[in-house]
Amino acid sequence: MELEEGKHKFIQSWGTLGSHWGINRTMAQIHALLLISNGPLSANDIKEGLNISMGNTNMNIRALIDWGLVYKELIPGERKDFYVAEKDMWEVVRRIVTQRKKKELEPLTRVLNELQKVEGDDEETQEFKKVVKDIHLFSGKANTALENLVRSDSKWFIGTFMKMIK
Amino acid sequence: MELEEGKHKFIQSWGTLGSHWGINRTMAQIHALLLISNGPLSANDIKEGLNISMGNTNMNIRALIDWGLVYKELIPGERKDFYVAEKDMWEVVRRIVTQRKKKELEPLTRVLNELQKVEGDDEETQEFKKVVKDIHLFSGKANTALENLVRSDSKWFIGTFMKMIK
DNA sequence: CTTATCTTTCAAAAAGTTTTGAACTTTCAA
DNA sequence: TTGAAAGTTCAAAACTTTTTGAAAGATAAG
Repeated sequence: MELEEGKHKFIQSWGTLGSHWGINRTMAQIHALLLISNGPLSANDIKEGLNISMGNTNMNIRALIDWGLVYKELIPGERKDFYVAEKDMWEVVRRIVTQRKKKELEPLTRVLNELQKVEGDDEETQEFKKVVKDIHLFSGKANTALENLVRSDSKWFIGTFMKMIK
Repeated sequence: MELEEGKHKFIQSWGTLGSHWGINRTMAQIHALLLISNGPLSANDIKEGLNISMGNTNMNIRALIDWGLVYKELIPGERKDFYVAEKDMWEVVRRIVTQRKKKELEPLTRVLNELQKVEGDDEETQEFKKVVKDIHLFSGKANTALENLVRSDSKWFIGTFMKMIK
């Protein structure tokens, strides 16, 4: 396999994976391109590298910076902005978990909380509250677990995790 | 808050959450409806409960069964099929992890494997291979971790996990 | 200043995904 | 058997998300 073909395949695969992880395809492809480029790329390099419009490039770079998956790097003497990818996969996972926790788990928790307030002491209401409470409890646990995961150090975590579970 | 309003909110929230987890909105709403219904529902009950078409109902019930999130239950003397939700959240998470591992992580691993075959011993190629190898290694670990997670028992896991991490 | 280069914005178009509904198939009680 | 009820399929329509491109906004060198 040629290097160029390999790079292309990598970008495609990373894009596909990303699109299942709340990162849209282009966003993930930009990240992939930066991962395998040697050195920082400008918005224009990215636009040309992926054959996408400038608007699209700009939007998605900003989203990536927002997620903490890409950093802006200023090169002395250069007019343009340059960008580099976060290359530590553990950090990438942490950033994604952090974002998604905030955007998904927290809103759910808020709703479940509210739902405890439904009125009525008939059996149907009690049953409903029970289901909601169960889920609420579970998502509380999930939230704590993920918070710890995000806080923990990668080597330690993976090491311990792997041994413990088994 | 009224019970009906509460149920409605729950279904909406579960639908939103699901759509970020590879389960489409309707699929997740069906699961939610079943979670809070007392007793099994027929396809028609679900259709009416959520105001969706029969086709849509059918497609999504089958997908849910496929994922292992809903079971078919035959009621003696009844012509129709009835359905119940998997209510154990831990099991729900396991099913989802299993599916997504199969559909996302495994294909990625296959590609990364192939990518080790790119030819060339120039620096650029070596650099590329290094990045790919890193990611390959990481996804191998993720895969094992998730596999263990899926295999482990819920109470034990959550208990230990929570104590260990921290 | 002025101008050329780079970045941002956003409405409209394209692409992708989900839903519908009508036709078709299966099932089972009579 | 037969036919009414239940379940399935799939192309087209509705809806959602992403992408484009053109215009406007910044910025820095001359």
